[in-house]
Amino acid sequence: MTTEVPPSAQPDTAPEEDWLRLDSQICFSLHAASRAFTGVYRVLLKELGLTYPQYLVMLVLWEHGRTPVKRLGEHLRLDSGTLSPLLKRLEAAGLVTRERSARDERSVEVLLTGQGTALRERATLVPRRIMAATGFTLDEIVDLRTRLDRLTGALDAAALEEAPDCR
Amino acid sequence: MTTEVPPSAQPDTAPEEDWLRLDSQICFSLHAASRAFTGVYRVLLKELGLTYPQYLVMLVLWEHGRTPVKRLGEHLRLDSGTLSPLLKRLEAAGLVTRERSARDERSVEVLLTGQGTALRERATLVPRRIMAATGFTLDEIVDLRTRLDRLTGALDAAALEEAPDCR
DNA sequence: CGCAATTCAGTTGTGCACAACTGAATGATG
DNA sequence: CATCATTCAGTTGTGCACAACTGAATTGCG
Repeated sequence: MTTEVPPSAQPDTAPEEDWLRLDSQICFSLHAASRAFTGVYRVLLKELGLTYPQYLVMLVLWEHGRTPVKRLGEHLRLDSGTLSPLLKRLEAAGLVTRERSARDERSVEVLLTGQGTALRERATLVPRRIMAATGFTLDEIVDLRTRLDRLTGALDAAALEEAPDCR
Repeated sequence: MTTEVPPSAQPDTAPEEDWLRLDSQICFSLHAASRAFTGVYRVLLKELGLTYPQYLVMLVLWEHGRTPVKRLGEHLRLDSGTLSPLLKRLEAAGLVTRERSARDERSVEVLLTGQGTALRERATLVPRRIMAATGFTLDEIVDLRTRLDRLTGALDAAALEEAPDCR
């Protein structure tokens, strides 16, 4: 890779500099990994006519069926500002429809069309290809997922504490 | 390729379903972790007047000084379509200036202003806060970084192979 | 030398992320 | 019951990611 690992810790030498450099390693890596991942998905999903975030929405719908926009946002950590236009595009593509809930007219429920349901068949090929592209074993992926989830949990908790008072 | 990674968990229940679900776990986790990370950065960087990608550019400039746009893109895995407007905003903020290279007039070199250099002082506080927010030890972070870099490398390699012929 | 291919930064267009806001529906409280 | 706060989806505006393209500068090759 282009980025070099900084040679172990040197607690004595210029701590400020080391911090800034180490920091860059972490955020570079996460940023790059995330984009590399979506890049591979992009190629595979192109033939399904889906973007990566659209694919995430479809995964939720394939697993849970009719789902309110609110719950989609909870699953995917996205708000209506992101989901509303995305769902509009999925609707324009004929994959989903939207219905106002009868019980609560504030809520809009998203459900699959026949075409959207049918797309699932072709989508089952994607995960295997992704897995192959990573070169990771199943165990390694599960382990990485666990670490990432722990990271996300810690970051979310820290963000909440930071919100009211930033020291 | 065509690696046979057995889902193994429940051989009785529809393997297709398992693949789709496992897949969702992975991409959800990576997507969520990346966004949670940038979310924490966003809060800290707000007081510096920087976005997360702008901060990444500044890190490169603080470490290497005057840098051509081309090289910035190599460090950050970004192309001119992303960097050009971003740099324009950094220039408007008075943090950097751009100069056509004398030797090669195609190239534009980005360099820090006094204000941009001065910002580094305040930026040194960020990494420590991020580290604290993750709740991870230094070793855990280095380990995670290593895995992510390996993942990125494998994904990039797979993307290159996929490009000419998608099977 | 002269022309074609390459290498640059920049522009355009599409889509996502997110903050801030709007407006309607619902629920809570006095 | 009347008002006020909350909960929804949606809109607007800013910024990033990236594909596809433009146009100028450079390089390579005959």
